[in-house]
Amino acid sequence: MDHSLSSSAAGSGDTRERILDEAERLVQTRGYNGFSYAHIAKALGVTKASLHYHFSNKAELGRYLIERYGESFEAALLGIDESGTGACDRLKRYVEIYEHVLEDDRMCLCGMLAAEYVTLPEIMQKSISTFFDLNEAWLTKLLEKGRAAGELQFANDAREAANALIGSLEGAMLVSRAHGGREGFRASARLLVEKICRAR
Amino acid sequence: MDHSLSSSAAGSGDTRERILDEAERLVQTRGYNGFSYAHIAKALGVTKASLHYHFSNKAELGRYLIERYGESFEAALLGIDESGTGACDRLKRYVEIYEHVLEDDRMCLCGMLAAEYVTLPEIMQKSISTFFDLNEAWLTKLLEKGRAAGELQFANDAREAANALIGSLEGAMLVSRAHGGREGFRASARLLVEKICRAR
DNA sequence: GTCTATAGGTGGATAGAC
DNA sequence: GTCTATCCACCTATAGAC
Repeated sequence: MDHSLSSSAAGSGDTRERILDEAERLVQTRGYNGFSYAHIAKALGVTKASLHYHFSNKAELGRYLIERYGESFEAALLGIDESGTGACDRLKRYVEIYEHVLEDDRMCLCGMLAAEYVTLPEIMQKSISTFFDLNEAWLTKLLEKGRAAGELQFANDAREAANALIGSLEGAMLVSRAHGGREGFRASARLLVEKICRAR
Repeated sequence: MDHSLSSSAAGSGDTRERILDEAERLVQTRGYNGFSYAHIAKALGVTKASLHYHFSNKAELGRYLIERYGESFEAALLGIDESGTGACDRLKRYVEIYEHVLEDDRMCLCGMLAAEYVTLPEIMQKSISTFFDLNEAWLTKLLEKGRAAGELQFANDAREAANALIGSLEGAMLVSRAHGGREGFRASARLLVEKICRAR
């Protein structure tokens, strides 16, 4: 099963999207410094030179990757917003986004890139920051509304709680790669949600 | 100020240790796939060939790096054990280990390597797992004793709580590189500790 | 132990034919 | 759009002089 957030060309003919799909998978599993045009070319059955027609250099490819990932993530958040359920259920759905990424044996794209941050082109660094800004804003709002409704509980500042949760989820994904696996992630995620959700 | 866990050759003449110190710094900031023998050679004012006399290949260097880091981490944990303070204070000291690493603009060595895990030589992968095993065991014991003494509180299984905390700290470090900085880490760390420590 | 020199491979990127 | 052919920089690693 495909758990990627943004793959959109499962078998379709759009080469550009197929490149993005494969590059995304490679970055999420191996990191930006751990993949090359040769990896993509081999997987797609084309030459390296062809890739440069679609993305003239690696930094540009990287930037599109982050933007597409961010847009898909944002779409998933809007989907939660429109679901009309309670704050606790929405929080669980937020955590499930991360869980689905991990089930595909992938790290969060921007979590992976955060590790490599200082080695990345400036243009990519800015896009990564934007991704975390988006998550922080959405989650802060959810936490505030949830607390006002008496459904969620957490200490003081909602923005700080949001950032702590984002970091905790990213870290649970990160560590699970080397220790604990998917089940380790799920156990950590469950504990994190339980602390915030009052409903039992 | 030097906040590294294991640097031991500040100005001393031991080339082997100087190589390890610089390689450690490079991996913690740039990742294993983001540094080369050339980086180390330039920083130390020697040639790449000289490095191969001390570490015949990069994987071997990587393995020693992890083992040395693990030993230093273990020493820091033993230092906490011998301090004779309460469980809550010990937990805060554990968190401070991470904080000191970050103050040197570094990511946890093994957190960084966890991101690159699938690209690493087998011999390094095993050593990374051992590092997390060590942390899990130490922290689990602390949590169990702390709860028995009425100082700490957390849900159910101490081992799961330990792993969730390790992941949360690693993730807070990770995300802080791209979003929030050191202050972001400190805020998250404070929230994590407050949830577990009953003492106020 | 450290050096010079170099091998053999892979990295990202380009020119120009089709 | 995709190809072949090629460039040059950088990579890990080795041989052998000093």
